[in-house]
Amino acid sequence: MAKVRTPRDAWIDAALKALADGGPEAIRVETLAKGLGVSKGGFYWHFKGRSALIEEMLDTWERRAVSDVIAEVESDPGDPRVKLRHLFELAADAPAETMPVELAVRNWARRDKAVAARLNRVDNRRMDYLRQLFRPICVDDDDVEARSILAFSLFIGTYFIRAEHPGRCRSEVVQSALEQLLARPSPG
Amino acid sequence: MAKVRTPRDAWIDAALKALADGGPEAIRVETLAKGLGVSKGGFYWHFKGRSALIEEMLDTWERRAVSDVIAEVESDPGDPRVKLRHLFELAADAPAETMPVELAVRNWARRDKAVAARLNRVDNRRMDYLRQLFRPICVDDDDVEARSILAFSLFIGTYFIRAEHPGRCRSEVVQSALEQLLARPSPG
DNA sequence: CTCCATCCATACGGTGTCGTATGGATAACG
DNA sequence: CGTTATCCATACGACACCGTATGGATGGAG
Repeated sequence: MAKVRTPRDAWIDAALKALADGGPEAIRVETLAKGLGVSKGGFYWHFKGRSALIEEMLDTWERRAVSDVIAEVESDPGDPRVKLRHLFELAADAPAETMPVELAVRNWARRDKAVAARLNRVDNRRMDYLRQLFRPICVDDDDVEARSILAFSLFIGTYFIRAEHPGRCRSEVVQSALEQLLARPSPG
Repeated sequence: MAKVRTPRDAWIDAALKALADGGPEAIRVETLAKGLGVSKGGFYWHFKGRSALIEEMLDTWERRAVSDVIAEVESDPGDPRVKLRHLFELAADAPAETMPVELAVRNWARRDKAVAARLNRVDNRRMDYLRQLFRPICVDDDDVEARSILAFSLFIGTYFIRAEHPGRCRSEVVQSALEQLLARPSPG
């Protein structure tokens, strides 16, 4: 076995970086090669073509997207409220490259059916986890569903909404919003 | 004055459509021309180049983005709760082409400073309007800010989150979530 | 009918990209 | 040292796109 010089994973990571920085159209074989300091010669040895790279890239994204965070939160037991706060903390200081990739995928899914199917699977798993956490502190299933989608939306909105909050910073507002979602159900 | 055959606005509308369908990279002079059934000859008479078209396109987007909806909601007076429900109804059955443009801009803003600045202005105006509507039904300014960002996030999340809701449809869940945001402040 | 503003077709050069083909280069292994 | 698996450089043809240049075409104003 000869040593791998720039292995498959290097191309895939570079593709994820390009996706995060410039969207799917920015995933270009020759540009990636230049970024890796090689020519595209080796690329076509590893992959059948650009589409194959993109498929594999999405495979690895889908694999990483959910499992890690949920595992981390579930690692230490506690109140659902504690876990939900932990979840948002983890999201807040996640590795700087994970969110841009996710947001790019999320936008991409609007026009690509295959990407949409992947995101669907990921989002369903996340919603399931949110439901599981919210159920103990909700009055009924409608309440569970409403708070889950509100929490998920808050998480996404944080990155897609650009607005100032006079006298506050975004993270303070998000935290205060989360606390509202964790409040005891009001008698209504 | 000779009659205009394919005026500036035709190019700008085509650019908006392309943006909605395929992101900013899909705004291509020759493709737009083909879509309009002409060659690019006339394009360079109207515009200095591709960048000039994009600037003008963003100008018209920014102009249309806020004013119309707020004006519509404010046209008939009523309870803030009524207006907020009205706002979400309008968003739900907006012209099919407006949301994709908005979402594309929102994603674009993540990597383009100039686009980010435009979106910033738009989002600030929207948040101001939301604050104005929420203030009468909130206990304090933190509450106003939290509910406003939750409502805005819910609006955005509806389009970026792909998940099923067992036994429900998305619009039901959104409506129920909105009602939670409109509920009387809980004693906490 | 003529003129002129307005808009368009066509051709061109330049660039960036994909995918293919072909012949190396490099390192482990026997 | 020689073989082999692994990876890379280079050159090529094809295409899509940008922007420019140039010579029309079209239709209202006078």
